[in-house]
Amino acid sequence: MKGSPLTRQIIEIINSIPYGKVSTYGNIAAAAGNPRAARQVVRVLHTFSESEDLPWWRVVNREGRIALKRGFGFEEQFDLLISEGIELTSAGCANLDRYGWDVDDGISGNKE
DNA sequence: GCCATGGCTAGTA
DNA sequence: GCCATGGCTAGTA
Repeated sequence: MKGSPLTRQIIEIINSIPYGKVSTYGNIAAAAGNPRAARQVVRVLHTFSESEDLPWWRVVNREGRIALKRGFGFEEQFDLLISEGIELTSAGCANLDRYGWDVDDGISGNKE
């Protein structure tokens, strides 16, 4: 295990995204204590996805869309999300009102 | 120097 | 479509 406190915080949050849900770079960053650290989330995904067994595919951009490019992971992420029952548009966009998850949801029950 | 962002603008339809 | 942003890993010595 490696990384600064913020890095480990981000790892912990990503690991707590439930099956069948997605979270966004910005939300994870904010939950980790720095709303502007979205890019750190990107970095963590790059660096620790494998070693920390992160559910990297459950992280999407602010619009609920897969950020990866076609031919560079997009298809894999698409399939993984579909396999968890998440509906996606052909562009790889999920409805955040329905599938979005924030850390708070895990603490104080569900929204909706 | 890197990064899978996010937010805001210009410029077209 | 541009550019300001934030924090730091990987890999070598």
